Amino acid sequence: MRGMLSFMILFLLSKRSMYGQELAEEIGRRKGEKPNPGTIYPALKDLTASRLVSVESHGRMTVYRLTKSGRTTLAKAQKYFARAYGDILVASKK
Amino acid sequence: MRGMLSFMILFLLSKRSMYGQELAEEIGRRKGEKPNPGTIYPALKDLTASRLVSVESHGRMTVYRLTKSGRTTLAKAQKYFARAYGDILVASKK
DNA sequence: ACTAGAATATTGGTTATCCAATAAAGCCTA
DNA sequence: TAGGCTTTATTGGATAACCAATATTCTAGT
Repeated sequence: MRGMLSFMILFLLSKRSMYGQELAEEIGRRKGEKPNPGTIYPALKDLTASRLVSVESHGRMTVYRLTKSGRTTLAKAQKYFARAYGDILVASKK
Repeated sequence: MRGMLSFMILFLLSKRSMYGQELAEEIGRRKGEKPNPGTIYPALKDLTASRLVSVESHGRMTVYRLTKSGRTTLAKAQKYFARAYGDILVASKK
């Protein structure tokens, strides 16, 4: 994995498969700003190269889908981040 | 702020003021590996320069303390990260 | 006083992360 | 079939984040 962006991508794709633009918009909604193409596509390329995400072309659109390996990687990353940052975020919820 | 490490430092210092080594050990407990001096001290220096953290020397020890500005910055960062990543971590808690 | 160890700190360099600009390819409407 | 629009993608470069190695300063035990 690359970092927090890749982490978020894996999570979003675990909810449902998406087109790149859908992903970018959802990320934008969470982070407050839509990521640039030069940010999101290299991240997707990286995730695809490491077999955590698979691609399927439909005309000009590309569907990104979480692989089985991506799912287990996501689960591990979630545990890691929950241990490291879980209580920090919870502490801000009130 | 620099990144996730600075975020964690601010949070830990919001619990109580600490020496650098205490910080490093607590971070190590959370992240699984104690950060190198070349990681943590530049981060502390940066936080100090931006007045989010204050320092107080006691012999060879240095106490790092969260400033008022650091507290408000932390609160904002917590809201941001909670919005961006909150449900991702919560989803892994079960 | 000397020395061993601990805490703090800096330096130099590597990799990760991300953006701005640009390009290409497919779709739609006229 | 020409034009513009959308989506996907690449390139080049800037900055952030971090580590390994080294240096400095203070403390404590002898």
